[in-house]
Amino acid sequence: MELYQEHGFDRTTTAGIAARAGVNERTFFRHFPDKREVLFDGEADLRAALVHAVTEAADGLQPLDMVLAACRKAEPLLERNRPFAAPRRHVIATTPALRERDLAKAASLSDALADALRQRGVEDRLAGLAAVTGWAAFHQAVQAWIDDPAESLDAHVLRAFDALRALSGSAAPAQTRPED
Amino acid sequence: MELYQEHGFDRTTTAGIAARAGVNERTFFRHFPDKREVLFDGEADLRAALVHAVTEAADGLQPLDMVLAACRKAEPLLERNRPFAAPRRHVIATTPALRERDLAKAASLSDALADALRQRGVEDRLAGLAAVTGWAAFHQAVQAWIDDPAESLDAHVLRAFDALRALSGSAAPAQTRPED
DNA sequence: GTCTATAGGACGATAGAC
DNA sequence: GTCTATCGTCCTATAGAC
Repeated sequence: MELYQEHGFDRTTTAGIAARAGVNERTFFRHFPDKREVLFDGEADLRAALVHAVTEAADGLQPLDMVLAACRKAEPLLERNRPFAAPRRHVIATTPALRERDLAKAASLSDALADALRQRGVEDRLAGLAAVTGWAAFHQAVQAWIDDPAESLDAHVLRAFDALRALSGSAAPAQTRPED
Repeated sequence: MELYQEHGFDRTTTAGIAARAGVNERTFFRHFPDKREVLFDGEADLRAALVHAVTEAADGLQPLDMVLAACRKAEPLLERNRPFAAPRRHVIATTPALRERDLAKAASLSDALADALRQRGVEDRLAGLAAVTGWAAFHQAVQAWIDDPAESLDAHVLRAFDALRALSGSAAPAQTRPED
């Protein structure tokens, strides 16, 4: 993170990282499959937590509410890494290669959520949409929470999911859709 | 595409592509910024078409319906590249590096959609959610259309957006949300 | 003896500088 | 179109832990 912030990601070499860490350049690649992965270490934990929460969600919940319930349990996990969240976000946002990796992580997490929903009996394609939209809302909430730490993550999450509901709630139902 | 299908993306070298095309290796990089970009040429056209369609969408439509209206106009564009769609999808799906690029393109397209919605007066965060969820539905529809060409893309699109509505339609409203 | 970690040489491929 | 920095893989060698 120090080097990425000092020179930017692209101008930081793996040799430089290894030197700063006092190890051989190839040792770096033993710990991380590539130069980007360094910034995505906690992702597996978050995924596991969310998937587990969906698995354990109360019976009878609608798909989106299962995702919501899972998201509401993520706060402690994110709280731990909070000091690094803002600079990390900044490097990712300003580096296309990192943005790509970030999106890939998001997609794989959302796929995992969808699978968890299917396990709970949610219909195939509905599960995919619920996972993607729920994740989008959660992501927006986390972003807002990083920018505005005054409010709890939970409050941000609830607001984002409300916006999600408003989105289709206000949309015209299928029978009266325009241009049909 | 020939080389990517024969040997897979990773085992295809830029030197090999250039040789097959009968040009110098550096010439390849004059036409494409990198090895992956070859497969994402049409993306700019699709983005322009969707953004334009949102800009021209009828007044008074809800955000998601603006996106829906835009998606319904994309069929001719996709029809042109249809012969390559299935093999292209296959290479992308089986190559992590290409999957990352694909997701990046999707994200940038969805960002463009969100901006277009904001131009039409949709509130900031609502625009972001509408774009992401609408795009997810469209993407699912295109996928289904590639796999099952019997039906029109339009039919697939309408079905996917209906699923989207069902998603939040069936979800418990905020006031009665469980665990509050 | 096996497991795990570091070191480091050699090298093919991508992509930037010029 | 030449030259080359850098990434990332393959390989073998060394050493501590259990």
